[in-house]
Amino acid sequence: MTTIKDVAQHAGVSTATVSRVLNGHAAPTEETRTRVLAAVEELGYRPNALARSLRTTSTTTLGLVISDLVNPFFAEIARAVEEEARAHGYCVIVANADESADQQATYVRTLLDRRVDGLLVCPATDDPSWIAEVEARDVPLVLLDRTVPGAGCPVVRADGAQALADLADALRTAGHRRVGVIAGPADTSTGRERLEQFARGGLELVVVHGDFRRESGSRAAAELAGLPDRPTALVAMDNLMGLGALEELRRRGLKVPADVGLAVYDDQPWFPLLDPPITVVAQPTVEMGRAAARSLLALIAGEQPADVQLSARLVLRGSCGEATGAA
Amino acid sequence: MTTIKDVAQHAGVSTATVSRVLNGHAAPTEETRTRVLAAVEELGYRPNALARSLRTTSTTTLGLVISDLVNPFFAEIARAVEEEARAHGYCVIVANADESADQQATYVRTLLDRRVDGLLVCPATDDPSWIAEVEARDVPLVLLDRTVPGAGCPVVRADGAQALADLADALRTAGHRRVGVIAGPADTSTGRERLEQFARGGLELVVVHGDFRRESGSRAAAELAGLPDRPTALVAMDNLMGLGALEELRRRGLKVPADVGLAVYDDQPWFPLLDPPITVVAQPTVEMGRAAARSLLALIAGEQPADVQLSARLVLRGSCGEATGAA
DNA sequence: CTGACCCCTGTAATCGATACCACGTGACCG
DNA sequence: CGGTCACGTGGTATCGATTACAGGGGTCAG
Repeated sequence: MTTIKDVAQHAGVSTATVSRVLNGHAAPTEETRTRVLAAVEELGYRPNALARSLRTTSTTTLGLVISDLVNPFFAEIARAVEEEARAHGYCVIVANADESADQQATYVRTLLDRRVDGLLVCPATDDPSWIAEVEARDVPLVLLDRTVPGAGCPVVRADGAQALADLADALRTAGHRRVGVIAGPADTSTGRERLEQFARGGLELVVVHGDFRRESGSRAAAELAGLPDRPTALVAMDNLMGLGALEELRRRGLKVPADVGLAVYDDQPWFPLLDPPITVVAQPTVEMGRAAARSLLALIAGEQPADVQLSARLVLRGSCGEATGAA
Repeated sequence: MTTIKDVAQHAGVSTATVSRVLNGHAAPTEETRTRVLAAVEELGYRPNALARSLRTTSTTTLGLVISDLVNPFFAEIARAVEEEARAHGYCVIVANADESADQQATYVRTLLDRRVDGLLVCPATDDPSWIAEVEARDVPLVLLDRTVPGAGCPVVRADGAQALADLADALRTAGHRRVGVIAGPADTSTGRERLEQFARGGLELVVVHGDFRRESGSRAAAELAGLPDRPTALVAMDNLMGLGALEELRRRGLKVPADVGLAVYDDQPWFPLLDPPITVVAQPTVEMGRAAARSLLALIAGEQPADVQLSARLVLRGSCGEATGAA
């Protein structure tokens, strides 16, 4: 590999001068500048980012720890984060925790070891122990989608309270009284909040907890559908559990909404294509990713970004048996 | 930050000894070993990966350049790559090229600058110019899903020839003679190959090229559906274009398969849930990701892994109007 | 009792960049 | 015409680790 030394030699200057030219520092003569740049060009020199980062203590890299990369919700967030970061000259390392707290902790540590300039985390569980480590190293941190108790850092998330209230209303209007909820894990903030907020709607609920993944949606749907007096509608609190539930209902030959109504938290492009189209609570996914990246960059810049709450909204489509909803 | 120097001081040994203990080198006394480890523990020391990598010229990191992260096909590949890499102690930096050759080149350069130990790329286009850069730096490279002309590195991909032949047969059996193809870009190997292989099926084809993304699927479907003598079936050569096509058909009120048949290359979990369920060519996505990671690790280890071709297979489900297909 | 050898440890060079400090030269001013 | 100042440049320490080499102390054999 060609190093800055080679370039310096080739251009007949010192390494310091090469560095200055490449970083636009001070003001080298126009003549030395072109000579250095010519040498860089000729040798195909590219600075070693590791060495540079070691010296400057900055990597222009953000770490993003995602709960589950195959969940399209998180994939879209990852994409948005990456786009926003790139627009600001930052690179993103995406780590996939697979909804495991252990793996998440491991990744956080790895990313800290690599000296990322900031960390964006969608916490897998409520366990806040890993946060101490991040704070001990003074690395800017922003929580995304989920929060953890006692987190002293900015949080970016969707507020589904209104949408879930609207959903409860819509279900009641459509004649449902007793609703099965396929809830998220009780040890995640989104798992709890969505359930609580929906519970305020005053419907009689039968709650089964899943883990935000497809199989758990199937299992929960099976459990609810097998109940002696089956709920007349199901609400899955995440798109993957919604998918699992749909698969299970299909296996059982239960028709939506004739046999059982269904609504899902978090919209996906294929929900409108089903027959009937699925009623959902749509989250501003892309905006969440962007906002989180912006908050983190602000934090890195020394500012104090406020928490961000973006509203989710109900999209009625027919899978709950609405007389004929709006939107 | 606490450095190796602090640990050495705290334990009353030299930095060399600390390093030896931490890397299992040579054989420090059991006593010094425990003393060093105690100091590490007490200070919460973690080695600086940048400094370590600078010295050892190894980062235990793989770079993965994906064409489009929101395409679930690639998201799943990314996940598989990451899992396999992690199992071998490697970390993965995922970069999203968004189907743009420019962005891909930029990312390849960035990853090389960060001295990844190996590079996994799903090429956005046929343009092979970036490969020279990788070779100049002697970084192991494996191509994934798509290949580029004259690439002198291992390639891992799915072979859909048989599945596409089967699909052509199935379509003919179902009475289709003239089929609209929503093909991938002509400047990608998968775009060309899938089209060629399907063309061998002997059906009369009307081809419109998309870009492997949702909107292009809609546009192409609109174009084909608007034709004076409309093809009796459509084949979308990628799941996102398939989604776009479905949306467009829905908008136009065209029923599948009564008005027009449909098949899609690359299965997704929600395809079976549609009415009718969509006939697809299923790719061994996870295996592709794993195999690619394994090939790259082998290359890094100095071996010469062979190209890998995994077979895709046809899954008949009914959206082509089959009398009643299998599977 | 002494020499050879081995094992453990410390000293210092090194990876490739950046940044502080000092120096030489030319311009400008008194 | 001499002194000051500013500007461009080079030398060198440094970031935090690894590692080659050297040295000190103990063991064992002659």
